[in-house]
Amino acid sequence: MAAMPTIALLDGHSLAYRAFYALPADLATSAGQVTNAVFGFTSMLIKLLGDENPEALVVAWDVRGPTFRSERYPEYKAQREKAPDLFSSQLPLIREVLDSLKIRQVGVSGVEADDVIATLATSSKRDGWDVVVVTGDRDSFQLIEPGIRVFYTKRGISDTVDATHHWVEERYGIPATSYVEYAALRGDPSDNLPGVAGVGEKTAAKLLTNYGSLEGIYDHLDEMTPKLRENLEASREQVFLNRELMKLVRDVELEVDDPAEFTRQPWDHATVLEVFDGLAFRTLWERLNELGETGGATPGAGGGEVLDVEVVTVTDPEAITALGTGRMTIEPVWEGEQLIGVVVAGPGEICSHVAVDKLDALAGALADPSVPKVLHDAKPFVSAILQRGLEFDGLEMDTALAAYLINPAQRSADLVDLASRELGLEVDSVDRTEEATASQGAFDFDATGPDLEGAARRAVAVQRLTERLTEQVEARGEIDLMSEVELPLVPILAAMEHRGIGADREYLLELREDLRARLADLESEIYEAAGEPFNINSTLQLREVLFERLELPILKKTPKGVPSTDASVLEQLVDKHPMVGHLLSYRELEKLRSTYVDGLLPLIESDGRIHGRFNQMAAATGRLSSERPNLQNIPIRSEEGRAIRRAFVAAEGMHFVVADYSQIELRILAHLSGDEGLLTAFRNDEDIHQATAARVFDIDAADVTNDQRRTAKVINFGLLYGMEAFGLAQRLEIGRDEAQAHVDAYFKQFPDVQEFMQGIVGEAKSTGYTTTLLGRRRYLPELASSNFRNRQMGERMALNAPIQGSAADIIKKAMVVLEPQLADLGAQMLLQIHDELVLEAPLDRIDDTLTLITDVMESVVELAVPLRVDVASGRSLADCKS
DNA sequence: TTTGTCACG
DNA sequence: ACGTACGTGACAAAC
Repeated sequence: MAAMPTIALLDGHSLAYRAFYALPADLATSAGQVTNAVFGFTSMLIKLLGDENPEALVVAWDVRGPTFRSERYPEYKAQREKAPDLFSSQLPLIREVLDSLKIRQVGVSGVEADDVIATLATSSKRDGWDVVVVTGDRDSFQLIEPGIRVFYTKRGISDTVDATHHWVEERYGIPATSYVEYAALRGDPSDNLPGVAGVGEKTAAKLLTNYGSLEGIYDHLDEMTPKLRENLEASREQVFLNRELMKLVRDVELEVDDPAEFTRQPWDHATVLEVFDGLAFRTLWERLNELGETGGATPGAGGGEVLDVEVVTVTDPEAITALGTGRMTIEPVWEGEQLIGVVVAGPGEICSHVAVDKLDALAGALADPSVPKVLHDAKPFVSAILQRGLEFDGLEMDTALAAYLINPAQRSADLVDLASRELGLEVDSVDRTEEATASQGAFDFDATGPDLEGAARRAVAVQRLTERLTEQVEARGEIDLMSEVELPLVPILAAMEHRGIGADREYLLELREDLRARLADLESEIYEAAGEPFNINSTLQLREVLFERLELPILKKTPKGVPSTDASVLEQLVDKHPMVGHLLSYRELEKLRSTYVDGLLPLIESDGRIHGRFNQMAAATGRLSSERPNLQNIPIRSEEGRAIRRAFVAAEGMHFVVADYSQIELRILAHLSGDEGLLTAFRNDEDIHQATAARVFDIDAADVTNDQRRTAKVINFGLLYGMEAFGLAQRLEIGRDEAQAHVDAYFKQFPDVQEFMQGIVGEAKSTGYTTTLLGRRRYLPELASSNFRNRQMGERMALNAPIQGSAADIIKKAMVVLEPQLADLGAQMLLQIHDELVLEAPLDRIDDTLTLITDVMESVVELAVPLRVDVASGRSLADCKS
């Protein structure tokens, strides 16, 4: 017999309420939103999904407004206090969680959730479904019959009962069908329905067993003891009323009543993560993922099919060469960070394995641009190839990169997730950490060797993913971006990482001593001012010193509500106490010491260079990011910080060449908005902040003061991020009204900018995503958030993403165009810092390089305004200023 | 692991 | 009434 599908019917309010009172109210997000009810509800939901794995699921909500019960009996639930705000404020969040999980929710005005559930339970059962009602309300026991169970949360969130008709008979001594009459006799204080005096559990059950129904009981009053009879008579009306009110309605008119309509849908990973992240539900997120990618809704849930692969180790050079004729889908085999071989997919499930020492035989194919290669996350492999002195070209597809383009919010796409989601295949993950090597070495030592079958399963998955993901990239209009920008960029970034950047170890060691001495001095000054030593790096201890001991005013609080000690606060307190100035210096120098001196030193490799990594799939906007170390945030703004730049030195016989786009984001804003004021300013090559000030303050450009220019600069940057008057006021330390006046004046002068900003948000709201110059998308589920704060955040992201993302498009494209032209000059790209490229070029080709890079960067795209590039060169990064 | 802070564009 | 400028990565402290 085929198992019947199961539908779960949840009473939203009842479960949320249980969770709310079961869990401590100190469960909150960093922003202070209490989440105990959301957490408990979600936890129960995940447990249900795991335990029952229902095919269909729906959550019913009470909808405000009078019900037939309150009309029939005004005292119904009259004593109930209004739910606390702390609870009500969480209901939208629960709805958001359910929305993200694609779980349907229903509510009918004038009808309680109970009744909706009763209706659905009845009709679902009739349609051949097994029904599970999930609630914290015992009234639902009346629905129990074979095929309908109630998951009842007794107390807390994990103490549940799986109430079947057997359970009800055992627990109450009556058939479930009599439950409503049993309850009518006992009454329900929580609904303000009194029961019969002197009738408790035992008597109620006995009466119903003996007489079958309320009518039966009242027909036989003469058989009862005088006291019981008197009590029953006194409550006669109330008892029948109770039954009427307690009896759930099973024929509510529903818009959707076909249980199949509530079949679970696969959810969007990124959207759910977004929501769970916002609620800080890390462990719940893990529990959810353990259920399997579609929440176990797909047949054979878990991770999917495990492919039966065959691995043939190829040793014969001729056979290897033959491998490289068609498209090669390559899965590298790693031992920690070390490449120890490759597995090439196909034909069918038969894969070829080539050990690393035989890789030279594939060198020709790997370097041949006409032999297309497909990998999942190609860059580490290309790096390894370069490390072996081989070349790589002809990257046709990178499935990780494709997944990133399809949805950049999910950062680097995990093959395990992708294979499961897109193909229903279960593959093992790759662990490239050092520990993996160590533990594997100890455990697998020679016994099993590298997991070639695992690699082969991944290779086949990548091969099959290629078509599906290519289709999706194409459908989004991102195929050109993929093949002309992102894919060609992969080997360029690998080469940049491989080349590294020269660092002066001796200089950094000297700097370390200098900083240590100065920090020690500051430290004693601070201890003296505080009266005793404490850990200055501990914000906890520092807070005590500043705000309790010295009683300085609290000007700002952290998201957790504790007094902030950040630089903006300290700057405002600097006149209040001499310690504060020392603190600011200490912070500055300590940052340099810990992050940039002690942080960089161990990363200088034996070639005297630092080989950071560029991450192509980290930023939601399309930017690159840099790690180990982050070479995109080397200090430059402060004089002290610039000392770090002296540590970065060009190789012997070379100099750095630095080229940065001037005001690229504002130029993009000018281009996208078409605002005449902005266009004119850029076309005339004006100082944009000065020109903005002239317009906002309605004066001649020549009369703009430093302060006015500074104000305009803050406005200009703020615009790109969706700043409001409040933020402007804060940053300029002016009043809100004044800030608002500036904003108003700006939009009056640049009306198309305002129109553009409104348009872009509107468009993002209707399509769900934003688009850049080259068609890069960013999905913004926040825009549909029921939470005002999240929605506003979404609007700012919608505003910024096309601008920041288009700038990323432009410089990435410039890198791709530039790369092949550098070889002739003997120059090489080293760093990309969002709007800036750092190259290294031979001393005798510096000028040629400067010319080339300017030409390429300025001409890579044609905007409504010119692109301008500033260049500089020098022996160290500190020398590169124009 | 999370929080606070701070470096950059 | 809320919270208030986008995007990153690294470090130290404290849980």
